[in-house]
Amino acid sequence: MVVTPELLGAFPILKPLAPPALAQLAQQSAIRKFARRAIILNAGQRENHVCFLFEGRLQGVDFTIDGREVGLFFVEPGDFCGELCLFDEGPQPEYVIALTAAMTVFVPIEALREVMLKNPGMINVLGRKLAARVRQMTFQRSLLGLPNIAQRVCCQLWSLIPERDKQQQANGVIANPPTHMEIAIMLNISRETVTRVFQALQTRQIVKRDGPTRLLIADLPSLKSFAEGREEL
Amino acid sequence: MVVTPELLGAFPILKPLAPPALAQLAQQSAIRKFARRAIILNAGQRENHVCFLFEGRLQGVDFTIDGREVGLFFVEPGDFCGELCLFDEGPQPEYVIALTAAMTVFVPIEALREVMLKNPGMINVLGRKLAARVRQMTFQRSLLGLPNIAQRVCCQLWSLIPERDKQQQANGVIANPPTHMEIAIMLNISRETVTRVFQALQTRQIVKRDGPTRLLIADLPSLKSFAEGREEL
DNA sequence: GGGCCCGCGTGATGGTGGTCACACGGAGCC
DNA sequence: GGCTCCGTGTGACCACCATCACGCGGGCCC
Repeated sequence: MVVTPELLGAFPILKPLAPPALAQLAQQSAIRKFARRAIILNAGQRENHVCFLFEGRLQGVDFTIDGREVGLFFVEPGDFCGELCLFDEGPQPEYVIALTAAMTVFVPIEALREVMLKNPGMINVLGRKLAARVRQMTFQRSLLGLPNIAQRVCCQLWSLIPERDKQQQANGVIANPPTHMEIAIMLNISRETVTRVFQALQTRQIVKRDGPTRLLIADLPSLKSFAEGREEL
Repeated sequence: MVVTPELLGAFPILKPLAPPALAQLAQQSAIRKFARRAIILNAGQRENHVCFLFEGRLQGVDFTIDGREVGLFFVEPGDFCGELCLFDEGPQPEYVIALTAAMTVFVPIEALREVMLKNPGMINVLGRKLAARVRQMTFQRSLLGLPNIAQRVCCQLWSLIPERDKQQQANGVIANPPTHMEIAIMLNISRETVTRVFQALQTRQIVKRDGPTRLLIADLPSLKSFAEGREEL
């Protein structure tokens, strides 16, 4: 399918580019659709595309030596992944899989590199992205240090709430919340334990399911209090 | 104390710079010495220096909400840390502390940024450094997913062995090995458990202390086999 | 030398969460 | 409708490791 410059321009990182640059990129890019559970980027091998997510939800995952799944991060529409190979010649460090059916645009790295060299602003943006990733990973790592597992889950939940909701006193909404399993592998705990924590939070009326695609945080202050360890479940 | 251009030139990342650029940097830099356990970079605040390590050994650490220490990475002489603030305006994400008495050179970020803009090669090197860090963090995260703790320790040990030693059939050496505590916080386990694993490895003649500053890996294949989970302790 | 701190070694104990096993309901599909 | 798959819910059990407590020895400083 044909990728239009307008499509690429919809991504915040590419928006500042001049129309000709966009057109050049668009010409070399391709739309790719993935089914749920499909592997989008492979770990260990040199990937030569950056994947821009248009629709759906992705997760970066890795595997331990003994085959256990490890969750690393989520990718939301408008964001991209696989950008590490823009910076060096190393292999893709982690897998990226589709949590839902997904529509993506694959842009070859050589093309992106070229555009990058001509647009210092883009180097800047990419640098920021990498820096943000390091921060996010550092935060996630610190979560794993928490001995109290319920607290870990609450922290993770808290980090999934949109910023604008956190200002409010009462309600927050997490759209398309991760499954218990997806949370479990991010936090190094078992799926059952996540379920039990959610049960506890629901009986306390702190969270509530609102259909299959929305998780309602009915009591933000309480959740925060559990996340910060001031209370225990 | 005065920082000479030669001193800065000793760092691989700065080596390619032209002498005038080096001189300019040197002029604005300062040597700082730290005692063991001293805090070199503070988390949460905007640091405006990049720290180049000349002598000694540093560790990046973070803390969980409940005050537990979390180990992130080590810094060896010739390397640097605190470079994240070159890419964005965010705060330093983690603490960096001195594991041993350390000699460092502090270079102001504005000066480095200026040099960076004039030397595309340096952006490249910094990008690689960040990418390497993401890879390292991903690896470290995957370690934490291992349910078998002895395996975790063996993997970490393995990753501390210099590459050139790994080629050999028999011996490896880890110079200035981390203390049990330092390993423990990197792997999310207790200091006692690390000690017990080391005991097991020593009675099996797989590792051996060689004075306080050297750890001898007497049986590399066995260590690898434990690291990969083919055998259990 | 004496004292102190730090890193290491080691046993006992108890809590906790992983694991296993199974059940249930909804979605999608033929 | 009947089937399967998937996400979730739940109980029982037990291994494992964190925790606590204490001891030991080496290095360092006064």
